[in-house]
Amino acid sequence: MKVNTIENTFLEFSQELLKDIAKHATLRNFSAGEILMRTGQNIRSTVLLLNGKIKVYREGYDGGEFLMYYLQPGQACAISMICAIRSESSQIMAKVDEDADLLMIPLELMDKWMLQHRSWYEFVLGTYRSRFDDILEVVDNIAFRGMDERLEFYLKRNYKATGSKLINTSHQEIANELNTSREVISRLLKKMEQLGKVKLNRNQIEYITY
Amino acid sequence: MKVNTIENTFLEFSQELLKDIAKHATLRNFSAGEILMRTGQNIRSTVLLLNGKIKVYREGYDGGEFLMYYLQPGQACAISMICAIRSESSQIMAKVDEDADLLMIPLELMDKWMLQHRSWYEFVLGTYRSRFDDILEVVDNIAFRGMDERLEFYLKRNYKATGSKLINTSHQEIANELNTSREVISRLLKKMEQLGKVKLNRNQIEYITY
DNA sequence: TAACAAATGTGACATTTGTTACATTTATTA
DNA sequence: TAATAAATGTAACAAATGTCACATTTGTTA
Repeated sequence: MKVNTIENTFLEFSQELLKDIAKHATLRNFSAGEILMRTGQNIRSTVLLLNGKIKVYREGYDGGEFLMYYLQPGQACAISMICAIRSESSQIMAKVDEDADLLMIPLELMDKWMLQHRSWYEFVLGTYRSRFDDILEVVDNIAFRGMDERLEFYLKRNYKATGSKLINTSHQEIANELNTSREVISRLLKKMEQLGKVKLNRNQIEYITY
Repeated sequence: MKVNTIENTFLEFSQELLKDIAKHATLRNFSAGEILMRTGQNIRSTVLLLNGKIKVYREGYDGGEFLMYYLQPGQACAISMICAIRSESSQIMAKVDEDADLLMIPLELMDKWMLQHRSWYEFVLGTYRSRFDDILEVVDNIAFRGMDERLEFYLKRNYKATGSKLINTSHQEIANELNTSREVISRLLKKMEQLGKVKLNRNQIEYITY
């Protein structure tokens, strides 16, 4: 399995910034399922993702996990940045979806680097922007679309993110992330299959595009 | 009617920053109904709100105006900031809800001031944080709650924002902002009235709290 | 005031989504 | 391989929301 380094993952970082990161950041490894951030928890460091996948979601009062977005290598958690700077608590949850290597950056540096490193400044603002867009898209989906379209969007997004048309999850898991029930997802997937939009197998959905 | 000044509205700004604003920003007046920002439009300046109220919303493909949040005096549009810095296009709409005085700040300064003025830097990050929270709350509402709860939240939010328990809007307008139909809102309001949660008059809803 | 427009009330019904209850299929493990 | 667990299929029904049609009320203006 490919393992990323800071250099080949955060291409936009300047040499000086990379040195600073090497000097001050801590590299930590987390296993799938571990929770990195919990609603209401105070945040003490910013997180850069080198390897693996992080799921960022909002927890409903019934324990539902409403998916906001996934973080991929080369990305950072915008919330952790904002919260870090102001040392406030998060309003979201972040869970390791695939074993992950994280660079943990103490919050004091986060703030300092904004002034010192142009490329860090750009990166932070770019991150805000991207996550903001992600969430706006989520709002769009749940505000304006029915479950059928949201499901299609979910599959499409997964395809874009992973590059693979095969999605290995159960209907139950998709239902959790869209905050609906398993039966609804099964029902809609069946319809999509009849329309030739997907092929269904146990724990696997093949998304079909032309 | 009270008219705000920069000094008494943006209390956290330093003297130097206030001077810089006075020197470089343009004060412009907009009338209710004018559209400040359009989906896809490029943004050339950051906007600080002195007086009035700005409605920030997402436009659905059917022309629906899904309310994200309102901007009040002393606030700024986070999107315009992020977009300004990177000179990108917005994904949202902003419309003047009540006649507004706006300070327009050219995007070059926006960026420059981040390094020069600590209070500007804090303000910008604080703005990101607040808007992010606003949107997260919106997601919560539409992801986890039914229309009845969302309506109550809408009324409560309005109460908090304006300080008045009287809301002067038609059912139709509320329906637009929650992306549903007028009948649904009328129906739910009627139920709330029977439960003693509101009093209904033409173009006016009195929100009752204890 | 009469006429009109805007806002609200309301019943009937369609559609979507959620729920319940099982049956069936597929993988895993004893 | 038999037993078990996990995943999926599906029907029937409940509940929420959306839609249509039209009546009624309230405010505005000729």
